[in-house]
Amino acid sequence: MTRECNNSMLRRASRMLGQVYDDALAPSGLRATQFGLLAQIDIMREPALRELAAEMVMDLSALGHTLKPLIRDGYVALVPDKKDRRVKHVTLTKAGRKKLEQTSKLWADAQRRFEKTFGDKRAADLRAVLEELSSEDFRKAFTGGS
Amino acid sequence: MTRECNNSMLRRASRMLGQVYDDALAPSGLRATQFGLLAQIDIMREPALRELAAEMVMDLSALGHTLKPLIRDGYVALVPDKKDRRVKHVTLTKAGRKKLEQTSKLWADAQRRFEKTFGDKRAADLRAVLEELSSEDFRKAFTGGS
DNA sequence: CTTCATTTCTGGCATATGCCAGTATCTGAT
DNA sequence: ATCAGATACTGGCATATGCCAGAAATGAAG
Repeated sequence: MTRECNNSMLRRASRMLGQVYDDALAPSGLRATQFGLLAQIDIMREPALRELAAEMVMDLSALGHTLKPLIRDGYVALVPDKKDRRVKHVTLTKAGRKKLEQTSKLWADAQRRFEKTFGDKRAADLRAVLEELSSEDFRKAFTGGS
Repeated sequence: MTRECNNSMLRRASRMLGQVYDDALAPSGLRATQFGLLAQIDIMREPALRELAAEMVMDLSALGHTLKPLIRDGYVALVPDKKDRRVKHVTLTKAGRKKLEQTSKLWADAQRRFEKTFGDKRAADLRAVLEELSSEDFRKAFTGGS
């Protein structure tokens, strides 16, 4: 049954890929998840916690927990919004940007090896499928599926 | 960068799918991961912890931790091997088998909705790709990739 | 301007995972 | 029989995630 379960298979592959990417990034001291978070923050430019969580398809509180180590290590900081005092924006510190840039080299290498092993086109196709599965549209179609 | 990262996209999709499958199984009180574990144990028939961990592509100690709640709730039990006293086998209790069978209905429904939303063939193809990514062969090709 | 619902975070608790350092066995070489 | 090295777990610590119950701030009514 497990091999027929889309969810179980996805998690299994996540564990595997997580391990190899983690190994690849190990010299940086960052986990693959942390690297992904820093990269996303960098792209979004001071997103509110809520916005970042939505983009990551992550629970807001889970995001908060996950950011703790990065804040503690000085890579990320939270800055309150000027207008709405409920909102906090996430930003990379100078150290965070530097760490992100350095780690990017390790990531690029892992990424290259992945594409070489799995195939460039197949990888791109896979990412497109995963993007689709991560979308709100998919959730709605699945949940509200008549 | 994040959308180009195979690992980040895989995790993102995992979070999404985890949420919808968890929701679907919620009435049973089991998480989708726990259900998957029970199903795998059922298939393997009293596997050693090490064997189960390998099949799940999971760290041995992580498996141990993950089993704790299931043991506590009486769905799973560990039985020492007769020959080799280092080895412990994992087995479903009667309650575990019953819970698995009941929950299977909820799982089948979620699975059906997934396939309807995503497409039967696409789902099967995706699972095949995920199986490939979870394989030791892939890890070797990636790691030792010249 | 109060009141109440809504929105955004924070904190506590629980599961999911992994790494590393033991501990108990087992095995093979001497 | 002995002892070094390999194996199979266990436990402690740390990150990854999620749910739920607050607390703080906003916004919409009246």
